[in-house]
Amino acid sequence: MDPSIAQLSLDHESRIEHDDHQAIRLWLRLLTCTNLIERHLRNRLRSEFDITLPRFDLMAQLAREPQGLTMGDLSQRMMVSGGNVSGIATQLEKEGLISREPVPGNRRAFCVTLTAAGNKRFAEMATAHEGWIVDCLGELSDAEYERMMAMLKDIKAGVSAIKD
Amino acid sequence: MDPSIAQLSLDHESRIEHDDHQAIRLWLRLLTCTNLIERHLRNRLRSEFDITLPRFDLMAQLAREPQGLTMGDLSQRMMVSGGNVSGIATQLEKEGLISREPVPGNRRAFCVTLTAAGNKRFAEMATAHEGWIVDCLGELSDAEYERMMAMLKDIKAGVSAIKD
DNA sequence: AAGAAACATTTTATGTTTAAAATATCCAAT
DNA sequence: ATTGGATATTTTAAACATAAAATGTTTCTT
Repeated sequence: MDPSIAQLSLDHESRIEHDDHQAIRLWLRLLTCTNLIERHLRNRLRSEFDITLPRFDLMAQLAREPQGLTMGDLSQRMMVSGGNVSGIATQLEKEGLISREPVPGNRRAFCVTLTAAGNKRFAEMATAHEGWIVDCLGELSDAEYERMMAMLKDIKAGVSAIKD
Repeated sequence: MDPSIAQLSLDHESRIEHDDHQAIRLWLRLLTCTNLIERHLRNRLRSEFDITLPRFDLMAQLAREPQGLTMGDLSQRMMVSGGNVSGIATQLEKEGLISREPVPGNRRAFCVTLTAAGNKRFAEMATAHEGWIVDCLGELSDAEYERMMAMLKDIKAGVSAIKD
């Protein structure tokens, strides 16, 4: 067998053909990078704090809205379905990290907030989390950072404009 | 309520605080872009071809290896667990899009290939798929494309070097 | 040849995600 | 007041994902 084969990185990008469109190559590399980082963060959260990424994400949303959010707010901001938020919130509530209080004047909605324990716990996690991301992305220069942010902003705007 | 609130984009980036580290902002924007594109592709595959993204990914790996791949190869290239590949392959086999043949001389392994129907089906999907990605990312100039690829290459190398 | 170790896959148990159906509430117009 | 439509949430069912255990096969070592 050709020994150079063993050198190939085997991931999403292994799907690339020589004559593929630029856009495909960029997409697959983007996907690979995001997956690698996300997997790393997921593993760290699991091993160091025994929490999943979705639960961490939900707490992160609440951490910056001390007055609380409804389930619908959380669904929108986390970009996941309502049913999903419902399940994640049930778990966090069971662990005592969040609370769901009825909203006075709107008996349909719940106001979800971090408990005192949740706040404390999240503060610890957020510090570690930020460090992990800097480990992953911190090598970029300021100029690279700016260029990357600008390009991603354009991409985000473009994709958002596409109608399903 | 402050009407300017309604202007905010509500997604992963809504988690950003003013004083967050550059790397965090970049990570959240990266995540948002990837999620938006992935969701778009998923919806299109579902609505136009009635197939899921994981099944499409498996077929894409096979499409560029006409001689076939083992389950372990697929697991590595798709970056998912073996058990997962097993489930997806079972479904695709049931739909007649792939076949699993024993490997002569290695009774442990199966050689997975696209069937004739699978090849035909995949060719149709791949054309559409490429178009969707160009719709999402095609606006970038050649220079932007090159810069982005280079930066992502660095990021990929850096993250891969981190030990769990 | 026998046993141990490595390998390839499947099975099992658990958990995440989505879309869609079900439940309950709110509001506006009769 | 009552009906009808919109809104908020939960429940359900199906697909997907992982880790770990189980099964069977191959290879290595002695």
